[in-house]
Amino acid sequence: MARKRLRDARNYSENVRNSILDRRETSLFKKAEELSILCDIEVAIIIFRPGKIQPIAWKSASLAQDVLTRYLSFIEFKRLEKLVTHEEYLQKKVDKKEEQISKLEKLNEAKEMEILFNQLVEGKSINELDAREMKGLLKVFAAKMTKLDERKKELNQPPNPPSNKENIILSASPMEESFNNPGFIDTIATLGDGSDIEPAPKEGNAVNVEDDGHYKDLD
Amino acid sequence: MARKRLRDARNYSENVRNSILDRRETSLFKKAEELSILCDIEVAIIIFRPGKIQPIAWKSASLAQDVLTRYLSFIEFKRLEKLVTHEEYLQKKVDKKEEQISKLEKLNEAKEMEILFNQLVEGKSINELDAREMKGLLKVFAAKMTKLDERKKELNQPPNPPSNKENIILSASPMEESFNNPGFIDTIATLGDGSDIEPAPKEGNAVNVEDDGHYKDLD
DNA sequence: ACCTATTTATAATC
DNA sequence: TGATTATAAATAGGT
Repeated sequence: MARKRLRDARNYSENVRNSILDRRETSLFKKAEELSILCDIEVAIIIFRPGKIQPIAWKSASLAQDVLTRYLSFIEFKRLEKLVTHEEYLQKKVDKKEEQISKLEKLNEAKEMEILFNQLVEGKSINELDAREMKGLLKVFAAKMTKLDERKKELNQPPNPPSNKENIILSASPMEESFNNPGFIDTIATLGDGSDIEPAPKEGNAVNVEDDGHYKDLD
Repeated sequence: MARKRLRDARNYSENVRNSILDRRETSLFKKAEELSILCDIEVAIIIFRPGKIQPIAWKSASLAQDVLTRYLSFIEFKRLEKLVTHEEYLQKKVDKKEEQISKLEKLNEAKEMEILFNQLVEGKSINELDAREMKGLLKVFAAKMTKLDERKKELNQPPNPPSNKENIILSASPMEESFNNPGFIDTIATLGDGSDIEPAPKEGNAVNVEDDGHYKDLD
């Protein structure tokens, strides 16, 4: 702007410093006014001089305050918006965790039923089970039967006789008679209360397997 | 600044307008930064562009907010200060009014006593008065006596005999005997309870007139 | 985005 | 203070 690029007012005496400040302040305000008029925008400038309590407000205290109030309320709005966003983020996290827990619980249930199944085929009485365990077992049965059915089909393609481990255990267990009794499945099915999350059985058979009836001629 | 003194950006298309705005904004901020560093002051600039919700805050949202918050709290401080001043102004008004009322009350009291006095000299019995009325009357007596005393002095200067209206009324009233009886004043004086705002009588005479004794030889 | 003529801002000096 | 002046910076208008 002049014979030197810049002049550090901090090195000067109070008076010189103030006169420099005044001049530059004036031109800053002039530029701000040009800007606000020629570009049709709203501008507010606040200046705090060190040591002085009273701030300088451009273009006037009331106009400046108007702009500032709007600005601060905008900031507050943004802050709240961010809070909501963060809240949503946390909720999503919670939802994910709950989903994980749900999956784990189902897994645990399946494991438990697997264990029960093993106990049954090794001699545990059917009378020692409650409704929940019965239902779980039905699922395990269905799954095992589906597997066995597939295995049987596979084995029927080549004329080699089936002799895998599962088959041997199943036929050697005390469960065999119950399993072969057609009334057994129906008995278990009537234990349900109807309000379960599992879909209601499509037919009187009560076992929710995709392909029904095949296990009857399994052996 | 350039080949024309100023350029009105409002006449240009959106793009040109924005580029002009950007350039001038940049230089405004540059000037502000120079100012704040070289003169060691705090500056905040807020710009609202028309149509845009998001304001521009210089030098940063947080720094600007800091300055703005301080500014607004300063304004609030000033507002409160003004309120206090106004409160003081109102209090002064109230004080003035109260003073006026007090004066009027005293005036009323004096009037009342004057009336009482007139009733007395026209035949009202002394026994019908209470302590307050007695005190008030004492003042009226004193004032009247002072006046009469002065009148007498005036009249004694020239040897013409006194014959003004007041004198005639006073001597023609039934109060005459009481007034001339030296024990009367003492009787009234003993009615006071001592907690009155009037100063205690300097002597046993109990009448607070500046010059005492003169009235005894008034007639 | 860059260039240049011109205006504006301002440091130094009186 | 205020005025002057030399020079730096900003910028309008064009490319």
